[in-house]
Amino acid sequence: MYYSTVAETYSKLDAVSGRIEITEILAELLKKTPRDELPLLAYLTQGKLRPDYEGVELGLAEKLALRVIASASGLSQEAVYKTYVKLGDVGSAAERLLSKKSQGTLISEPLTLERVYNTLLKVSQTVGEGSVEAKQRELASLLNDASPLEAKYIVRTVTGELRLGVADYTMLDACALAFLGSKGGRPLIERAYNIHPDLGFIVETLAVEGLEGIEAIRVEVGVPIRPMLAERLNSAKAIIAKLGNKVVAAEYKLDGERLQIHKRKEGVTLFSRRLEVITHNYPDVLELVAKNVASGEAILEAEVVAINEDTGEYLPFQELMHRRRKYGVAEAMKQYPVALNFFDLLSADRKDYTNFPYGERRAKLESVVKETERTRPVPALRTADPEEIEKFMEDAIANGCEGLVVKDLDGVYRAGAREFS
DNA sequence: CCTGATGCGTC
DNA sequence: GTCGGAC
DNA sequence: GTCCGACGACGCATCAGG
Repeated sequence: MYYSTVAETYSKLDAVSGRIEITEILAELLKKTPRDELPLLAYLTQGKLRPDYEGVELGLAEKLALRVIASASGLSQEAVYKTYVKLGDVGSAAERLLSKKSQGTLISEPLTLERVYNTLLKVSQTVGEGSVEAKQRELASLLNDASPLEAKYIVRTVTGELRLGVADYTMLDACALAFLGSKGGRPLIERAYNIHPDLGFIVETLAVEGLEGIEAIRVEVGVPIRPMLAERLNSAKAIIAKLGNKVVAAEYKLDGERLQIHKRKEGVTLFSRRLEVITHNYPDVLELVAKNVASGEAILEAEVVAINEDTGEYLPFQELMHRRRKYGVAEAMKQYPVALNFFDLLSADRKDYTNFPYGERRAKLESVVKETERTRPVPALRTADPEEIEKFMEDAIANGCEGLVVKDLDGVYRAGAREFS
């Protein structure tokens, strides 16, 4: 497919703001896209090249894009920068400044979606000495063969400012509309995406195998699940009221990093909140999980917190961040010891727990996680009394926590959604 | 070697 | 993480 | 209520250039 088709659709999307209209326009594009190119389109429209958990990065963003525009247009960097400031985004600057040049390059091969994607993939894979220069050359070659409109959206893709009002769920809606004829299948598709968050894979599966293929997607240890998020509320009363004036579970909210822990025979994998693989950062966590999680295969969630080794006190988030390094991991491990507070269980012994009510997940969690100096199920209180929650909150703060997370005991794990508070 | 610029992740 | 806007 | 985008503080990695 020609990239011009994509760019023209983006341009249409830019002009509208209603969600329904956006979805319809996007669906039209999806229908026109050859099946093997659907993943490419899905990723690029999200400003990505691969799902988050594969960690593919361009290493080229706003500043370098400005330099590329300068070299491609033959203008000075100052001139480009001025246009950028005037128009407000780098993509529009590219569109404006490369338009004069486009006359001469109309004879070149029209850009295809594949070429744009493959070039950006190449940019992402370029490393080492001279790589910054090489990345810029790749992008420049693309812009040289692009129409002004194409240049605009290529640059926006690169700088992560596509801003079409299209994020994951809109794409899923558009897919449902394009391949099923209505948004009716959306809940199933959403569920599939949340337990296998690779948008390209979901879009292609839907197009090729239909809803059947989507329904066959299962929770798999080793494939990250989109995390359920919390919502901020200020009073215990408001929380209780929101959850329906019944018994809820209140848990410590610690000032650390959220880990999704996948334990298998082959070993343990750690995913960050954005589903990046961060296994290598926490060798000590791997050991703690191997020793203290009494299940051969499991997906658990825990907050990892830096601690004072002598007192066991929790340390602020910044201290933990020293652990997020590529080199000197062993030293950092000694210098910044951590503890694990487990707060959810999504799978154990090949059984998917995501559709179980929270109370049952917690019970299983408690049966699986051994309480040690460094590991425990996060402290939790069950009550329907706002005053008790307030008191528990004070305990939490006194124990170095940021506050509480309150959960509906009957709530299932709604991956990717804001649910409890 | 060191420093600054840039990019990108966590919260 | 927070915030506000749009639907 | 949900989704989306814009924003900030902080720490680390990478590379360019002296």
